[in-house]
Amino acid sequence: MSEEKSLNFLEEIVEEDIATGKNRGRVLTRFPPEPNGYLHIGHAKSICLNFGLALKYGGKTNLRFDDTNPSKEETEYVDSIKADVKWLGFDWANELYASDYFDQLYEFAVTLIKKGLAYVDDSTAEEIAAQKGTPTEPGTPNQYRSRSVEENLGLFADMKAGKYPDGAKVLRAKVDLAAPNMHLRDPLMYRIKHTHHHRTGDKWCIYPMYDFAHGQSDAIEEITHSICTLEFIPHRDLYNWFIEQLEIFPSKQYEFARLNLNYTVMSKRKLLQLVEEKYVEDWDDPRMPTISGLRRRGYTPASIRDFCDRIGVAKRENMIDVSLLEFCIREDLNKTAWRRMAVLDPIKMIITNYPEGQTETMFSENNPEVEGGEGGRELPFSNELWIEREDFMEEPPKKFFRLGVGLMARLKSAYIVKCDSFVKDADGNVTEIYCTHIPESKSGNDTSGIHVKGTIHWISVPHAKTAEVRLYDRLFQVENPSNEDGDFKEYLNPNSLQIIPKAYIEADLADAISGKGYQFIRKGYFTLDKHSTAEKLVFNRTVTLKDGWVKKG
RNA sequence: UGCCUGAUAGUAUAAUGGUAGUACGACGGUUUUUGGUACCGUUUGUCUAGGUUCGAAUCCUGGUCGGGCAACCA
Repeated sequence: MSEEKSLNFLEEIVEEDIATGKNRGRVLTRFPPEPNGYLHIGHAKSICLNFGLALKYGGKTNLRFDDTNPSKEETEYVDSIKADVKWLGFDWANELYASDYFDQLYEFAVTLIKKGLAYVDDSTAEEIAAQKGTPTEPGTPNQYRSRSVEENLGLFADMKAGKYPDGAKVLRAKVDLAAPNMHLRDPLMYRIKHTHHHRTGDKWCIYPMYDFAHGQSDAIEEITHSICTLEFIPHRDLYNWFIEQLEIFPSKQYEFARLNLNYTVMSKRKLLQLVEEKYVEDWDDPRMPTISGLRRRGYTPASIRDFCDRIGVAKRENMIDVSLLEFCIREDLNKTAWRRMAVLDPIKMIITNYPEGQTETMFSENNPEVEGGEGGRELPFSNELWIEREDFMEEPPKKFFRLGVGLMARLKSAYIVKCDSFVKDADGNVTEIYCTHIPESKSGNDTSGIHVKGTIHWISVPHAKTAEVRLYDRLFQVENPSNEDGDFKEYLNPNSLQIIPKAYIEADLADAISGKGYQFIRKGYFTLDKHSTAEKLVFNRTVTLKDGWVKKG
């Protein structure tokens, strides 16, 4: 659209590569999740980046599961990840698995052993850690480092054959025990794990480490731009070292700053904890920052893509305000959501000059943002209406444009009413308010000449249907729960879910379409929950409307 | 007290030696049968100290502050 829009640093790199003829202009990226949890909004940023870059420059993107640690990975996660990427609107060129390359990776390891660049080490994890030294002191070699090629070959074959228990031996790269970059101090390539793998079953009992799988997988697929997050910067030297020694396709790694969103947590470990310890219903709880949670909450793929586009890409740590995410979904839904009325906290209004038992049909358009309103629906009107409790005040302040004794307001798509009186119960709670309507003020046919500033929503009492409505607030009460003292769960917002068991809704909403957003006029955007049934409708509030009204005493 | 990174309004992001701009937020106004939307306006910024230059957010040097790195996790 705007040819002026500046490039982010990754686009600059790609354009530079294309301009210099690198890879003959070919662009192939990959999205490489580990199937050990559900995807979250942070992954969405990576997905939009990888797929978006390829799309923009005529390339392709592989979906590759980084499944090298069988003790944490499950097929359930694979399935959810595929569903989420698809839902976001992206198509991958190939569905691949690091585990597809286990044979090839094994051969790569043998190659390095033969070159004298890898050795089998019998040390314990603790010994190896100690021998690596510290950032300021070099590591010290042990006796295993000088094993012969033949011995290493035999030992590694035995490791693969299952002759040793977990932890007995590892295969290490022989790089540089004095390297200032700790990742180069003879990093582990393979460890023994007698664990069932979700795809390769029990075929393997040795599994490659990330550093000996990721770059090699990239090279096998001939990935041109391997994009990952900042914490992998120290791995880059090792990534390049393996590629160089193995003389395989030189994929290049580039790093960007991961997304941080305030008032939530973004690590899979913490999200898993919230699920397992039942602080939330499941991975797709509408309060979760997961893709599936956002979907159930009512976020659209377009709104998430727009969000990822707006936050930009750079290399500095960042903390994005959730208000931007909310802006994106409001912007989308405002254009697409059909308007409906729903009263969440009801109080009864009786129109004293409207005939009891009479019903009149009003009309209201579906979407005022669209030319023609996208059609509309009929609204039954009667002398008894449910209105929102907060739309009446016993002692209304100045500039209160709703109801109070003596005040007038319009009933959306119906008449202007004037409030005359109200009654309270023994506890002092207002129970009913009495109004008179202005017959000449009927919507679309108003000859009353009366102008009111406020318009309120309503539901005819005898025609009302009911639904359970769930209102969500931020999951945590502090901006960055992970940065606070103590357990992050201490900072959960106890009021993140408010259930309204019985809200009054338009009858029409009984036919609400799953996955579609509705605007409950003046209350926000809502969508059907996955547990909603014909007998018991359940709506989730996606987001409130922006509230420009500042209450003052 | 090692190595690697980074630092531009409240939050993000642009300006690639030549007018510090955009978005979100906040605030104010106009329109409105949603206190929504739309439209208009206001506000706030180059971490610091030097240097190079006609000219520095940008280049150089020192400092300060943030993040990462010593998992048989990815």
